[in-house]
Amino acid sequence: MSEQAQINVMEQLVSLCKRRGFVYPASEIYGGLNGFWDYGPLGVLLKNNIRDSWWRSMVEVPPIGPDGHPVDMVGLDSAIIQNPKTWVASGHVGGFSDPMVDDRETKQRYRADHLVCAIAKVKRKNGDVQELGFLAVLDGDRAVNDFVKRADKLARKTGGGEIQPPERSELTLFTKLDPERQKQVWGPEATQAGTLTEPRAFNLMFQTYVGAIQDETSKAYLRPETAQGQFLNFKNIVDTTRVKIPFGVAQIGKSFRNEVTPRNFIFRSREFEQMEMEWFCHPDEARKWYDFWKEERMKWWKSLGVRDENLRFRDHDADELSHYSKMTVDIEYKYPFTAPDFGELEGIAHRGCYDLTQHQTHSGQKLDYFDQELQLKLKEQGASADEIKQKSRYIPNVIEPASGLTRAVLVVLCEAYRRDPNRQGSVEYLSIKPQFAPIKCGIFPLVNKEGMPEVSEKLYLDLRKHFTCEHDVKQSIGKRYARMDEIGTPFCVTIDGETMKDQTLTVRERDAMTQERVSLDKIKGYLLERLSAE
RNA sequence: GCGGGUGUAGCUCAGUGGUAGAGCGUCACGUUGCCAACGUGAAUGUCGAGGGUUCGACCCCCUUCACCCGCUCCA
Repeated sequence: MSEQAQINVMEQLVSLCKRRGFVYPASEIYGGLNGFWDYGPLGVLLKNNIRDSWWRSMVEVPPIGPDGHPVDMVGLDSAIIQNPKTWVASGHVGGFSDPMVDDRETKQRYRADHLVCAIAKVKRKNGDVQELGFLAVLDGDRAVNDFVKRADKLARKTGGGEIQPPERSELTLFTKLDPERQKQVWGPEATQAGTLTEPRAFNLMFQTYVGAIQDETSKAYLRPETAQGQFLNFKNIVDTTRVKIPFGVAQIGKSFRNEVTPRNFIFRSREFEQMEMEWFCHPDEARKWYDFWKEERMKWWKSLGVRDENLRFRDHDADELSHYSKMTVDIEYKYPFTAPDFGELEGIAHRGCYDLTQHQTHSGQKLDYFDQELQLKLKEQGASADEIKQKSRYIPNVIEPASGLTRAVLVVLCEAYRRDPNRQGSVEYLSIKPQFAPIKCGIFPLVNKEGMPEVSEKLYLDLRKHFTCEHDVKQSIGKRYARMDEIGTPFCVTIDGETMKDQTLTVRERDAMTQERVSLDKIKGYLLERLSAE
């Protein structure tokens, strides 16, 4: 498909989502709000179906581990607002709440308090000392060296000469300069002066205040990820449940990030829903479990009905790893807006012992784990008392598969969207896997008379107890089929003249539009079976 | 955050400095015999928002917001 056609797919999908009640712009009557979306009547059904599938595959029926037994997994629903120290320990505050400056020319972003400046002075060949301007370099041991190099480069362009190195103490923090001076500074890589913005607070966390008094001491944050909830409750879970290493804690919930540029429909929004699992294991086994979850997670995405060719793994390079991660792989999807490229879908990170260690340090609470099984094993192996004591108590490593529920909704919609101008009835339809379809079955009388609506309503009253159904007696049968196709309803059953004679009805399948006669007393079982098909 | 584009009915989109339009969709009634059938009728818009110019602005100007595209960002 051409790039243009790909873009159109997104436009058509967004339009369908609005028209049929999947996704609306949030607070639309007030002009909307950048980065926020509401899930409509069908959207919330779809989202819940995907959410339930994840929860079931993680918590209720977790996968079989390498030892042939189901892995140990528990669920959690932690608070969105936690003690703000949480985010200091996690590394989300600190580096990211400091003022930043952008270089408009080079597009580089610097921490304002990491830039040091001084006036570059050059002694020309004729002995004159000239000022070249305020130069900024990154602070550090090499700051003076860097400054001289930078000044020298500049001096050459303007006739050369000998740079007069500044004293270390002459280097002034960018943040200490008055705003007028800041405007005259040359950025570390800029080819002209005055391309740096004024320092701006740059923190992707939403802030709020707990309690009625709004001051520094009451400041709190909306969580930028659910994962910290698992770490905060690690001790609670170990103490109050019977889980043993290795085990996982799974959580689904909203997270908030004040993204610089929300973009691409619900792909990057400021309020979103995450599905994260923290797998706690012995450091020696972390790599094994990393590989295990990598495969398991890919299987789950495929179970949503996503085609193989639209999914792939991508290992992170060392230089793009997060501050906490030793190893990360992304599961990527070929979105219509990234195609032919792929875009991020889920990250599986080897976080080492970073998080628990951080929280242990900041909270002063012990967050290590006493491994009784390992202790016994070491004893059997004849290890020394010291070795046993030292080895059987450790801070677990963590493998984290983290995915976006709202992103999963987008993927299922992209994957299901079909447009076929030659199709009879609905040109557009959603080929959603039955398990995830918002409405499972449409129930219609062929015509709204001769006892048919009475029979269809009776059937509806029975079937709706088992799965989501819609009963519709109005308008032509073709129109009712088309409407169901457009929202991805996999089956429609129709009561016709024959039903009145022989108690059979037709079942119409969405994708192939084929029809089959099934007897009225078998229809429930028939549908339940086809709806649960893998 | 920077640059470009768009904004008119639920959706897709025409339109003119002088009282707002189409197709589709929605609803009602009639009709109906398996794929958006047909007939009749109906509802719906502060023309994204705010300000300005003008006798008069959906149209021209300014500001702002939202969406799309390209950079940037995405711990």
